[in-house]
Amino acid sequence: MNIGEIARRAGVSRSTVSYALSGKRPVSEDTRRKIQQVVDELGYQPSASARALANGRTSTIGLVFPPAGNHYTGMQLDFIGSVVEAAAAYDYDVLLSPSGMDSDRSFQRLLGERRVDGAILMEIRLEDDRADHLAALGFPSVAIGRTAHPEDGWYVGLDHTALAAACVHHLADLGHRRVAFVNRPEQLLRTGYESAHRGLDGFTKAAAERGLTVRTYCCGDDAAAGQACVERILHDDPATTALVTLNEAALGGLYRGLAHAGRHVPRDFSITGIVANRWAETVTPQLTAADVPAAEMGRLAVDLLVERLDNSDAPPRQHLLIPPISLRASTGPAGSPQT
Amino acid sequence: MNIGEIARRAGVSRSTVSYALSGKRPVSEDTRRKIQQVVDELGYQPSASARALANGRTSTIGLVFPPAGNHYTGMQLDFIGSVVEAAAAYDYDVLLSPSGMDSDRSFQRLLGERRVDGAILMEIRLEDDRADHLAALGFPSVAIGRTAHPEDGWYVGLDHTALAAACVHHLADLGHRRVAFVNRPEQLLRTGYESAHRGLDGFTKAAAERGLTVRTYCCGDDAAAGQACVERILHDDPATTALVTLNEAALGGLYRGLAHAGRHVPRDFSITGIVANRWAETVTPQLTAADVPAAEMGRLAVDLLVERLDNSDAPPRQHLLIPPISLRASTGPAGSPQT
DNA sequence: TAGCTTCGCCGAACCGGTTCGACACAGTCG
DNA sequence: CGACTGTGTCGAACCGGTTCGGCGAAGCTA
Repeated sequence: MNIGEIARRAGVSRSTVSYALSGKRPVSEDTRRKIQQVVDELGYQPSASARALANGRTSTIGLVFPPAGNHYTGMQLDFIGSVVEAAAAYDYDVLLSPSGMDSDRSFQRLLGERRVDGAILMEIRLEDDRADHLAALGFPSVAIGRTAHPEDGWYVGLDHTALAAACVHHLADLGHRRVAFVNRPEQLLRTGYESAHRGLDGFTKAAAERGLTVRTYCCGDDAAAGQACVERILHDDPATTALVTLNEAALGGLYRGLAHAGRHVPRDFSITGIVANRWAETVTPQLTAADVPAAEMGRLAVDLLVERLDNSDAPPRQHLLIPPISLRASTGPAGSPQT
Repeated sequence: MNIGEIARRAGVSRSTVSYALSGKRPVSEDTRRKIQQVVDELGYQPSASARALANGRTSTIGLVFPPAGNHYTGMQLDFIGSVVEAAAAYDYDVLLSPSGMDSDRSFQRLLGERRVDGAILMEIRLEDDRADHLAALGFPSVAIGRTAHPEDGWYVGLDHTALAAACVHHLADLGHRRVAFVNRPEQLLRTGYESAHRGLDGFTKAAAERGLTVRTYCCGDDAAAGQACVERILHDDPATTALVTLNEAALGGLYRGLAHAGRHVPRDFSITGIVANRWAETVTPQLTAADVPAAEMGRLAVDLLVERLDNSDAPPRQHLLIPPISLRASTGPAGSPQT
């Protein structure tokens, strides 16, 4: 069931079969039909390994995301799904590689063993050794997220700074004066996780601009941590009337914490943030939030990567998205401050 | 940077380099050191394609899951994550293939082009042409889920029948007499989706056994559908006091629907089901449910597949899991029936 | 010192494709 | 009728590894 077998049965040479199938050189109509018939009869499909070896391309892209442990969030799922789907449309397969760092064995395999033609990096950090490494190698890659010096790279990112600022302005416009920020876990912040940093940054600056009193918190990626975080917020400053979060996994816990504290959303307390809309619509009342267009971002990342693969010296391209805030039901005017 | 280059620099033949690195034949300590030194110097890693071609194994396993459109659920994410991680531990990469059917191009590529050594199938249907096809080919694969005739196959599954029955018994023990079942979308039921069928089956039988009055519903995989579904349930039979669901994506909507209808959980209404614990803990009150051990299932599937790959004529093995119901806060004794 | 084993290495073939140069044959033109 | 172009096919080399058979040198026995 290899190309030699086909050639023999069709009474031609191996190269003729190859050309007949690829169309890279003309082949007479008669032989082409004969070959096609044999191929159909035997259900022949050329071996991906052999083809990859011969023409130096695997038709596979790597999707690099950090290993579990830190739970996966819904956003990541949407990225994965849309990347796989978009890649399939270009006839690329997707190889998953769980690695947080440059030095990961999994990452080394992807590159060193040339298993993939290009890579998409998720969960970007401001200083990201994976991205730096790939850039230094000139290896075709696209980041989902922006590093600290993004100008020269290929990426599709979310403007977390602007988005967090928009959330602050939304709350300030509603009259809120004391606002908390619920970030991702501290460990992510320490390692320089992009969205956590830029989100915090945008929040802090916008809050200063509007003269708000703020407190910022890190919060584990689960409901229990969210609930605990709200307790801390209300303990630290009971007069807090709103919060901004980009921690979707904690969202349910934040709501529960507010409910336990007797704060009604949105009457007594407003909550907003940056969250995949799947989650925003799951909670009650539904979350007013900047919806992360994860599916679109995954698709764009693949588009960019394919463009880069097709044209290896194309200049870097980027997509920086700023989705609007979807007004739902979790924010309202600030009432009279409580004690 | 290929093996010939290494050989030249080390002053030996290509085969010697190969043997030095693989250890499949003894090599003198001196030459081995010399080779290792050159390898380290140049950071040489053998090409995966070439190696795959030569020894007929790709060191890659395929993870086959249905294309998006139907939103991904949290469970699927956990499967993917744990499969990737477990595979990495065995030095296997994971190739994602979005295909619902046997005839998918993506599925054909995986098999026909021999991109993977084995496959793990998610989202199994009772009559699953993918599973049948693989079985007929003798292609090493493990299903996450059970087909209608599972005896002869490799799988790791959840006993949805027993689990749904356990939920019913739990509710019946609490005195509930009128109970609804909220299934996955109708389209999945029609295509023979395993968990939807077996769950429904277990629910129906157990309810009959306990003499309960039941209604069963299909519900879209999102919060809005969940909310609408609760409205329908309470409209069809306002005396309903409990529901069982295995639709995690609708869960938030179910809660919202109940809240809008003025039913307090668990005082007026009990809710339970089969759900990944990440979701069970997100809602308020936290869901009493049979927790889907998705991460464990993914790991087990990889274990099974690797075992099958290492020993191609091993007899089929299976894992059928029946996790216990985790008592949380969403169920309680039936109160006096409402009008 | 001839004869035998053992050890370490080499050359060649192979995996299954792709691609380049060449060649046979037919058709056109001078 | 010979030279010229163009079409269709073939053989061989190559991609980068693995693996098998064999061979030379060293070590041992007789």
